[in-house]
Amino acid sequence: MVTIYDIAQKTGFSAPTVSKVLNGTGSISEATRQQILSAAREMDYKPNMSARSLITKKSYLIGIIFEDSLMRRGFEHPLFGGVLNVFRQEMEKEGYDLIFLSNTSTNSAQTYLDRCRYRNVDAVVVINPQDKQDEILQIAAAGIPCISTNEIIEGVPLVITQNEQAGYVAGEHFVKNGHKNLGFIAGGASNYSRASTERLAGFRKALKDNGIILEESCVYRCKTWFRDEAKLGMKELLTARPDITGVFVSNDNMAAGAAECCEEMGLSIPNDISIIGFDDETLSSFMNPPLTTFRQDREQIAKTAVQMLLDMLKGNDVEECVRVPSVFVPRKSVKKLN
Amino acid sequence: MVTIYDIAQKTGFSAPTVSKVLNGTGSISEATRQQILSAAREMDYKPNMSARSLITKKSYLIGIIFEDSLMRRGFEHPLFGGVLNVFRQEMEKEGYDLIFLSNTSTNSAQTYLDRCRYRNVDAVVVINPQDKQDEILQIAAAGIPCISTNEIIEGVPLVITQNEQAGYVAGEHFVKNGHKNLGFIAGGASNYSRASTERLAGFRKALKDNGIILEESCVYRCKTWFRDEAKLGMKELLTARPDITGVFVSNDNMAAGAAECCEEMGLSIPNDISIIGFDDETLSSFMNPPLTTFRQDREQIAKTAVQMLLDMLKGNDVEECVRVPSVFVPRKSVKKLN
DNA sequence: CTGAAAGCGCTTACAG
DNA sequence: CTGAAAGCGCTTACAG
Repeated sequence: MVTIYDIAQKTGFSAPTVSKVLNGTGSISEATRQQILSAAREMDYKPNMSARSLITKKSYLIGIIFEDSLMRRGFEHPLFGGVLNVFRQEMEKEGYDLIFLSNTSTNSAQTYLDRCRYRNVDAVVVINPQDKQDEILQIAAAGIPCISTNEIIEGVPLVITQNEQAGYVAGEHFVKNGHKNLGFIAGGASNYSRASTERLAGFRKALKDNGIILEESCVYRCKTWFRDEAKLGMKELLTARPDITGVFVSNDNMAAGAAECCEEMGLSIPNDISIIGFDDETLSSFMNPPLTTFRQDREQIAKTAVQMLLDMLKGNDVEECVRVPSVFVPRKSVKKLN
Repeated sequence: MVTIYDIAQKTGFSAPTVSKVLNGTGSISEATRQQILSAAREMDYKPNMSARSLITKKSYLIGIIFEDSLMRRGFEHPLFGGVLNVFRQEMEKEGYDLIFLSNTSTNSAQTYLDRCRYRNVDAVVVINPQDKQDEILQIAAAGIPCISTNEIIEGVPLVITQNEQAGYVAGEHFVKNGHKNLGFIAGGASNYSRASTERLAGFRKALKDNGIILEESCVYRCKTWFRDEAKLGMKELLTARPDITGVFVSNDNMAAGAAECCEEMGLSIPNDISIIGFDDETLSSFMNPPLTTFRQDREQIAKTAVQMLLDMLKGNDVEECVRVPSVFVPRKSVKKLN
């Protein structure tokens, strides 16, 4: 391993001078600059980040909190895998590397903040919803820039889909197609989730604006985001309210569960029941019929998060919350009535 | 930030003694051990990895090479996203953290080896196929333990699916169901890929063992792993060989393309054409009819890779190549003839 | 069993 | 414009 001392020795300058040239700091004569630079190139010098980080307290490391205990889809989750991917690309362009913040540390219970300190990360991104909100607050409180791309955590800047607007569009779409008796199946995590709450609010508002009141008996709140629970929910909903003709389901995976329920009940989609999902998973276009759904804009979410985090890294204040529009993907799971 | 000097000062011992206690090295009296440990706990001491790494040359960091330029599925790839996820969990249990090795470094062209040195990684895992085999060889040549979970790189230990065996099972399945005229659509990357080669070899052998010769006109070799090219390939195959009744396609995504082709040609699956895919993507069970396919065992692949890497980290030799069986998932896309 | 000394590779005041 | 000195937080011989 070649160090700045090797370069100093070879060129006859001192280590600090070499350091300044390599970092572009201080004032250095052009001649020595060139000499040192070419020596560095020739010797194939590579900086040692540990040493640099030790003294500058800057690591060019972004800690990723990716803990998918609630959705259980890992990196394959249609939104979070995509967000992580784009986030990574954009951050690397800026010279930052991504490191996973471990939450399964064997050696004693370590908090996320402990891990941040251990690895000296410059900033943190929280990719998916999870239950350790208190630990994330610790990070923010410690002054480490931190951003969330989904979970709403008071005091942590957030980039998230315009859920309410999407809910409104879903409601409008049903109404436009002549549906009056509608249902809603919400996803959740131990309790009913925020994203679902927002989608429901928009949905309800769209109906209300069209003179339709969404009754409580038409809303089923799941405690998970799993297909099976949605299937069950659909059954309850349709049994309690056989008048329902269309249901907005909180994600495609759950919509698939709802569709399964319909099939078992001998109901045809969209002839008997219309369905709108959320997330535009790959499977959605393969469902029979292809599922009408919404696509969350992972690109935009990730890029916005990167910009904001970069801003925070510079010490600037950023907005508390940026909302990113989703894209409505109409397919064939909603029937036009009359 | 509390350092070992703070602990030394508080307890009256020296920094080296504190260090030894914290690391469990050297011989220390039980009394001082307890004193120092409790002081550390009380002061909420956290080691600084940069400092430790600088001197020990060990970072407890595993570099991930995840560069999905060929499949373009990012973390959502049914195999690689899953492998990374399990690999991460297992590695973290062992006290290692995962860091992405950047390949888009803005500041001058850096090789993966440069990035390894920069970040001081202890070992490297290559998750998906990519074209920078030479750079990966550099890593191995530099003595950094390195393992691949898919790409075959001479000299780099490999954990990979038993592709040939899977191909054999696919061939047998067709034959058992009375198929005699079979086709094969291979996936590839710029050139025809190794995984496909292996699957083809097994497929061909199964047919041969049953007295059937797979002619070259029944094999279509794609240059990508994309759906569209498979769709095109299916068209060519079926046009050139209208006698074909069953096709083995290199992945499910491509199988979906092949199915699309059939639909456009007015051919029904499985009545006119039977199809077997590979990967068991979520979409596969939603296809119409549900696709018969193979599931690669991400869990087993990742866990094996971790064990081997751990072994290499200890300085042990490991096997050159470990093959993991895949699971055959029969569904409804293969017709039983006569 | 414990500690004084040196050093990992680098950067930051500071002096000239 | 350049360099001597000090130090980041830690560990490793080595001596006692």
